[in-house]
Amino acid sequence: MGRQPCCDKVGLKRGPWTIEEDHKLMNFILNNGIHCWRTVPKLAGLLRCGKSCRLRWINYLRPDLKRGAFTESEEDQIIQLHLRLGNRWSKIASHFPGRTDNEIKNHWNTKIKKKLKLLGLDPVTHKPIEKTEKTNGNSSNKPDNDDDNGQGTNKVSPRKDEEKPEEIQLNLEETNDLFSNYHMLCESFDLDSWLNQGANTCCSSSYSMEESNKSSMGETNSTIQQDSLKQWVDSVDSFLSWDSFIH
DNA sequence: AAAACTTTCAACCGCGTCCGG
DNA sequence: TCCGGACGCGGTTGAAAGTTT
Repeated sequence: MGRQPCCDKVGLKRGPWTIEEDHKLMNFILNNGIHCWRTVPKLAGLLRCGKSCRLRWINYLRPDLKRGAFTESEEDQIIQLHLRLGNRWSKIASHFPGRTDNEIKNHWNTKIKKKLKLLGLDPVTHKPIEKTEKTNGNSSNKPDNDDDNGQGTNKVSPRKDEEKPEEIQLNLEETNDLFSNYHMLCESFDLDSWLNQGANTCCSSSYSMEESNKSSMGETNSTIQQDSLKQWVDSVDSFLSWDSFIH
């Protein structure tokens, strides 16, 4: 009774993309645009499902992607947006030009969550974590009962803190500072105006086909746009090569 | 030097939503 | 109004890279 799978998986390739596949997909999209993801792999000569192609394009091949680490201010903005929007990563990503929802989600799960916990804040509610350690006398002030730590790795994470109580002291002092800084930031940050500003200037990770076609494909067929696309294709080769090297 | 462990992030999966017939 | 196909989103996984012991 369940849904049909998005595609017939028999004979379809999975896993990391190769440089040839990237080139095929990129060339196809640049030449034809995207009208239906389901047909893209067939027409592009790829043994992938449409979903996989879409994901690869959005998260890796899109021309407007910004690469590199998140800045402090980006992190702060993510925290603010998460406070308002929750785990709506695509909404959050729409305020960061060139960032994908997947990227932001990953960054949240691997870095920001920990940061907030260090600040004594619940990453879900952004409120101070109940100081149960005071009341329940469960002396081990394990900062993170690391419920999650993603892959349920709470098995070993507290090891260092437990072994080095003097470091806990330092961390707690730092945490207090960070905590007050965080609240100052929250109070001073004008999210609404920032959101409005962002909404005008940013593009979302859910890069729409029309947008894609207009901006990347040059709906006007202007030669200028074609040239800049060529330049982009050339420039993107460098990281594709690098990518294949990694793979 | 090597094994054990942790972190990162690309990719997958399944569900919800949208939209056309 | 209902149904089915396609897209988009968020959660999760797992391999590779990095770090510690």
